[in-house]
Amino acid sequence: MTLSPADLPAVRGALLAWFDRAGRPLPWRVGPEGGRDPYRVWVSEVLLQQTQVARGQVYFERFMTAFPTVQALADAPIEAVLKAWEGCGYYARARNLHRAAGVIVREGMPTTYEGWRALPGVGPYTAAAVASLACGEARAVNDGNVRRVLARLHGERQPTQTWVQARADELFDPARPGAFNEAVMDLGATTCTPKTPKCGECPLQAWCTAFASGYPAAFPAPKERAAVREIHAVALLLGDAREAVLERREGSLLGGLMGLPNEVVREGETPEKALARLAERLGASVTGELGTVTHTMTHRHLNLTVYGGLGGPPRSRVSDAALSRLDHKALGLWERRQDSLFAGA
DNA sequence: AAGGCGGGGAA
DNA sequence: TTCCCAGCCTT
Repeated sequence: MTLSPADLPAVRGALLAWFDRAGRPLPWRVGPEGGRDPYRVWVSEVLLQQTQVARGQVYFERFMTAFPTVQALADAPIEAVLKAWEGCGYYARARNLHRAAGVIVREGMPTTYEGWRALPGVGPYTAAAVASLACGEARAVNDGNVRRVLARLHGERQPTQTWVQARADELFDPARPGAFNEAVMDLGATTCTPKTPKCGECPLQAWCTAFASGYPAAFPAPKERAAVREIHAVALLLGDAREAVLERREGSLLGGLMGLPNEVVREGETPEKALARLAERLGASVTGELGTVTHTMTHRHLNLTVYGGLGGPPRSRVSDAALSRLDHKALGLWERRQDSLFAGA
């Protein structure tokens, strides 16, 4: 039983009626439908890239308090932007947001899909979302929610991006671009959930091929995922949990954040060798091992052994720096060291 | 087209 | 544990 083109108007109507009744009141949904505040919508969409709404909401409030306007964001130092983003992950988003704010201040707020798409950190999804929600442009978004809702509705186990976009476009309501996009995403996030969809509450149940199959959660099929690589590294804590030597991380991995000086233990190398290299680079001496912390980051599993030491470059205040969770764990070893000394006394 | 890029929630 | 999250950028 496949969905007929003749059913599309009824499905569209049921979806929008459900949204008008059960849509979520989110903090960036302010202003008229199709005419929302572009700055708030843009920030929220970037924040929500690969980040669940409940989590994104916390960072949204924090971010808007720190940078209430695009001018404030453009004027802020990148360190302050990363500090507001601390712990949220995918830090290139914060760096791009800051860069794009500079462009907007110089050239004005974009008013079209193409205009948004030209900004750093704004891809097809985000451009379509902001253009529809804030500019009223007729663009159907294509994200993880849309993919899952449409795969189930049509009973497609292996939906390609092209296929999803075509299905979204044909179901789209050009009369209510923003509402339609929010409706599909709300349905995917609250009802048509990945593991245990609440089909009993779904306004599209009557047309849903996956529901009819009896196994809605089997659509779409799980994606193949890359293996997690194991990485060993050593770090030096020169100072204490409050003030320590910190280095700015370069490159794509946690780029822009501060962290304890560290060296990766290379293939066929002993940790001692890597530690010696690290100490020499810093002009520091090692006093002892504080412990090991582990950190998993989707694609790699990091084992970081932390040592205490003396000397090295000037220390800086930890609370002023933007650190990854990994470095917060490493600094936590200092407190545990104090505890064990106290317990043994 | 494929792989890198954080961190956490849900089941 | 496994899978996924209002994806984007680089190769």
